[in-house]
Amino acid sequence: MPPHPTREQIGLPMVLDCLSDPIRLAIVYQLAQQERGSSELRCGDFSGLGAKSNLAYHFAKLRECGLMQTRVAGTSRFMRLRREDLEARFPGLLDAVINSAARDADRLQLVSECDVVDAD
Amino acid sequence: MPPHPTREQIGLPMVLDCLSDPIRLAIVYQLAQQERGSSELRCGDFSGLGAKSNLAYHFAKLRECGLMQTRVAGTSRFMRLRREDLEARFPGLLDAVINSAARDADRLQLVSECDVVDAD
DNA sequence: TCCTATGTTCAATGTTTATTGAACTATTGT
DNA sequence: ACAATAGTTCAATAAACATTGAACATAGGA
Repeated sequence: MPPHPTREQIGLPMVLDCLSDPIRLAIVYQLAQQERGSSELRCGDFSGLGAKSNLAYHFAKLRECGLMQTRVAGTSRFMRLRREDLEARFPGLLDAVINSAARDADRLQLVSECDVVDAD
Repeated sequence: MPPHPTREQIGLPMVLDCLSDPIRLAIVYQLAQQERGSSELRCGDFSGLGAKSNLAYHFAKLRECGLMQTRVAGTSRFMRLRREDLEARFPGLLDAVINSAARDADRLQLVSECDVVDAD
């Protein structure tokens, strides 16, 4: 498991590059939807976005750039957005991206909150 | 000269990808600094950022993704940010990126407003 | 008309990136 | 101990990307 960067190590170009990939943007978007609930999702919750190994690749990038944090629990990994760190480093950026993504939810292939929740 | 996209054609992943490159981010940043003045800069004003042909490559990407508009005047090209279009599509995004870049101006190799203005 | 200045386009190069399937690790439950 | 589950890592591949220098196009001034 690659190490998470500290708050100060989070860099703007890396974050923007991470968010520019449609799959990673969808992951971040789903994590943002989840913030009103447990704030966490498991890797398996994103299986609609592609093959497992490809998702693991994107998860690693999202961790390495500081966008999300991973917590290991048994055989599962629980992930959440590093909202506080991102807000401290780049105020308003994450919300602007997520709101913009929500506006284009149909154009991007973003899953709505309901679709995520009914996986149970 | 590649065509500019219409406002509705501007896509979030493309915009974020454009902004994730340090050279393009520096170009956008300098254009933003200029918005209190003429709002425009010529290609040559960015010669500190690299070779001409490489800059032309980045200019094209910035045009094609809808971040900036080019106006031809004689042998020069004048460029400005498409702030209104971007604000309409992705409210708050451009400002959040520019403010974040300003915070990290030393970490990124961004030129300050004074350095740009004294080119006259 | 010729020279210069301003940019773009092209071809070539090396790097990074996204994607896939197979192999692997580790944890849980029986 | 065995099998199933959840993810990661690896090797390979194809596509996209950034960078460079040379060639090209075009407008303006002597």
